[in-house]
Amino acid sequence: MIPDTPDHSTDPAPRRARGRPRKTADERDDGNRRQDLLRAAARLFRQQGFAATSTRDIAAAAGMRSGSPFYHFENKEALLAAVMLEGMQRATGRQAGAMHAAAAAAGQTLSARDCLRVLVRNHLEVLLGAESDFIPVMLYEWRSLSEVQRQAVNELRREYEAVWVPVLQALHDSGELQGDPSLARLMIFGALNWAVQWFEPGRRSSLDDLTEAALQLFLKEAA
Amino acid sequence: MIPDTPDHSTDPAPRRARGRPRKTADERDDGNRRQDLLRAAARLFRQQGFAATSTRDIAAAAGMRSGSPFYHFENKEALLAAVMLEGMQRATGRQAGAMHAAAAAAGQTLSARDCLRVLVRNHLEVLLGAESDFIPVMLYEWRSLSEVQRQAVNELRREYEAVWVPVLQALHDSGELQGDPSLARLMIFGALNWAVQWFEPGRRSSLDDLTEAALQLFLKEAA
DNA sequence: CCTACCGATCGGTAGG
DNA sequence: CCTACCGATCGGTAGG
Repeated sequence: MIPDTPDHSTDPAPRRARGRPRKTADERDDGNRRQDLLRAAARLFRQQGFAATSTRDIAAAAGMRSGSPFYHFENKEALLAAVMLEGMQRATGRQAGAMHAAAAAAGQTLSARDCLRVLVRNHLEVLLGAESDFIPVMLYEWRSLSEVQRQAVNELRREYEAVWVPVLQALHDSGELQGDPSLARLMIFGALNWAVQWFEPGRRSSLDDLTEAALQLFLKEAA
Repeated sequence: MIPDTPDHSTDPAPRRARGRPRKTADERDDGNRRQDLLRAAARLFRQQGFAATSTRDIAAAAGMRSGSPFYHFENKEALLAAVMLEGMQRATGRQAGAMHAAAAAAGQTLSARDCLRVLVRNHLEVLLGAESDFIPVMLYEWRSLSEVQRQAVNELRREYEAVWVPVLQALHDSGELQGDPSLARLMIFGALNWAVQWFEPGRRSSLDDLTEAALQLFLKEAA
């Protein structure tokens, strides 16, 4: 209602110590506050879109006043870029972890088909799992970024997608994937990324169901 | 610069007849102006997003003053809904036309595979062809709509997608499409709709290329 | 459909 | 990180 003015109606003793705890140099909760902002921004940007979300909304969701986000981020756009970069770093880390874990759990070398299964399953988790606002924001708020920031995000994105390339190539070589692998990759990402628009957690299909459906849809029998 | 104030600097004789031609009752160019607004809105909503586009931008793009869009539409949201409804009506009409034309051109009955080819090709045309801002706006500005308007758009969308259902079912029955046809439909639409994000007209792949790549990716050999 | 305008909100900042 | 604030812009309207 009165965004810029603190509401003291429930606070009859305005002068008592409240809110902000004193920070000791050791605590360095700066990182925490920044993370709080990032999380709040990711959630709101996803729900309402970048342009429809005010920096005041974000500040409030992180328990701050309207001017405070600009202590952590130069401007609103930098906040968006940080959300995207954070999301891509997490996704790339998760992806590498999932591939290593699967290879360790199996004998040693995974079939290309099993590799794709791991990649698809991880991608769906990143898109649709809990704590999953960052990547959808990156996917659907692309145009709100400046050219420079777009390039930075794009770099991480290429890194993420590069893992898929040899897997799809191997599947193409074995005849399990038909057609240009590069176009196939774009269409597979489309099929998965689109789930952001319709997937409802805990309703009918699980992420495992989606993974199997995707493999069935995209892959042929090995020749 | 001074959005609300007309710039008369290039207009030394303010009183002469200019701009708006007298409309006779027969001309009824109301429809034209409304269409101009819809076209301008579709283009801007697609390029910048709904929230980032001002009604002033749209008015200017249609050659009007800032208040005039509200003569044709109750508010900004109604303009968005109109763009989406117009887009869905065109798409459904095109789709029906394409199916009939293909059936007439062939002997009489199309194979399920050929049906899918026609549907995919038409969908890509609607998404990526010339004059193709309306459907991308519908796909990517979903959340900016109120619940009531969302339902109206959804109705037309179900109608459009209903044509695909028996085709995919037939392909599933023949073994050419593996897995739950309902999940397959969602993923196929995702794969195609995602092309809005990366397709560049006249660069490398044509819409025909994409159509064939899609069929190769999704379909198996007939059993 | 234009003119002239209003109230609300927004991104961002200076100073502490 | 808060307070207090500014200039700009925005959706929308009355009256013609």
